[in-house]
Amino acid sequence: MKSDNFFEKVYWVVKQIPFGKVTTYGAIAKYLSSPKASRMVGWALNASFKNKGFTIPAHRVVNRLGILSGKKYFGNNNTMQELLENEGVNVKKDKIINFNKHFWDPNIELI
DNA sequence: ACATTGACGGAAA
DNA sequence: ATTTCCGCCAATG
Repeated sequence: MKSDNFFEKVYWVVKQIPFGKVTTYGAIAKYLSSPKASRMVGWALNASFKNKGFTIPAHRVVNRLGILSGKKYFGNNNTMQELLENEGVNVKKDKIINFNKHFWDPNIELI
């Protein structure tokens, strides 16, 4: 079953991120019991992007510094930032302001 | 089938 | 404190 795939789990978690909140690749990886597979998380998102029909809020996932590391994958170089600011998340120079305030940790919020 | 790469992150030097 | 290295797992060359 595909729902057991690493990717599927990633997609599921990302979909749980509430409006106006953000999380990190590492946090998701950790939640999936593979704390060191953070690279795979972003990679999974990239794969999901090709596959339209899978609309997941990938813009709510940033690296641990709150930097929009994957903004280039959103077509235009400022699409990701606009999406975030549209949700009340302030971004300055590709970095989220008050990152801690917007941070949503699946390890805590999800059981 | 083997090597390299990637939206990362933590440990080691 | 800063820089470098390694692991994670799947895909691509």
